[in-house]
Amino acid sequence: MQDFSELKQEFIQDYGEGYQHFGLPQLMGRIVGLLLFEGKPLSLDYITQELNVSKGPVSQITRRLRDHNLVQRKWVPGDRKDYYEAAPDIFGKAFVNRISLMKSNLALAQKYQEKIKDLNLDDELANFKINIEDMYAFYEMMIKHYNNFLEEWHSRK
Amino acid sequence: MQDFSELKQEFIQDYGEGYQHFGLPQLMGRIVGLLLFEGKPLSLDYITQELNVSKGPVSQITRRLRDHNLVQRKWVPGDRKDYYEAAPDIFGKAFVNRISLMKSNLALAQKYQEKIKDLNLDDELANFKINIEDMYAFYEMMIKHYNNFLEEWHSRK
DNA sequence: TTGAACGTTTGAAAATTTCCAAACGCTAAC
DNA sequence: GTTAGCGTTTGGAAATTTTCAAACGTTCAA
Repeated sequence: MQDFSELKQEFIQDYGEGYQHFGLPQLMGRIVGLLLFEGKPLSLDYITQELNVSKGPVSQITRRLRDHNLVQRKWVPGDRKDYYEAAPDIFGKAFVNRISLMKSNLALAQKYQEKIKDLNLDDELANFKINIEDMYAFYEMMIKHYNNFLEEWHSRK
Repeated sequence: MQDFSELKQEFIQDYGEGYQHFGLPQLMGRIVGLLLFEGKPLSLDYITQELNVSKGPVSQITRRLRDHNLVQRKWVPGDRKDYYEAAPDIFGKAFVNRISLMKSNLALAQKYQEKIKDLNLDDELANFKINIEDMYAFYEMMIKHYNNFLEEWHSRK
């Protein structure tokens, strides 16, 4: 059995790498990982020293996380510092963000579907048309299922 | 109404940016976009000149795309060149890749669930335990819905 | 055996992203 | 007002990613 601090470091690192696999900054994942591990509001200074990074990046990334509703500020009475904690239902919130990405893919398909609707369909565009219709159908169905999932998730005990 | 070449360029650009939003190389998206637009096997040289990039990156990225089953080689008799085309059901294939990413998240939750199972649950780890259990439940349910979607997608007319 | 036509690999250049240190602005306490 | 304690912004440094040009290996034709 490993000790507390090792466990924390390992989790933070794993979580950071997980974020990287999604094309997001590793530091973003490490911050979220730290917040999930501690499970209580943390000051910017604490995060800074815990992750061995300077204030600048932490400030910028916590803002980005707040913009995406994954992290929120917590007022601590009698303390001028800002405290941050993981948003309630952070996984659901992250998923909502993903849905909007999918919606922009659907919108892309829709855009080109409309563009070629009026065009003369010679052989060249015929294949493109099929692919775009496929894409549209795919994302439409996908978003439907995403919403199903979200609904079930939010209605769990 | 815009002409054929403009439409192609715009689609390729949009598709490339779409890939970027997912944290993937823009060129990867532009290659996939070109393949979807043309809807027929294209040679490496053709892709190269069409996208204005040199052979190196195109060679590397088509390999990556083949590794992920999004693109496949097509044999053209009497021609020594390699031809590439979008894989059948490319959207479904891409989605399968995403499922395996989600599975690694589930595995992460599972890993830490097991690590802390035997540990003494003082107040510190209590919050972490809740978060990890939440994470596990979330990805478990998510993967179930993802598979539902894939099943419905594959069984569509 | 040579040469030509390919795709791949590789080392370095270019571009982008990440990160830091320091300056800055704001607020609260004195 | 001044000062101290914050978070944010910013210019540039560091690191990473992307891209290119060229060398390389392979295959096929002559």
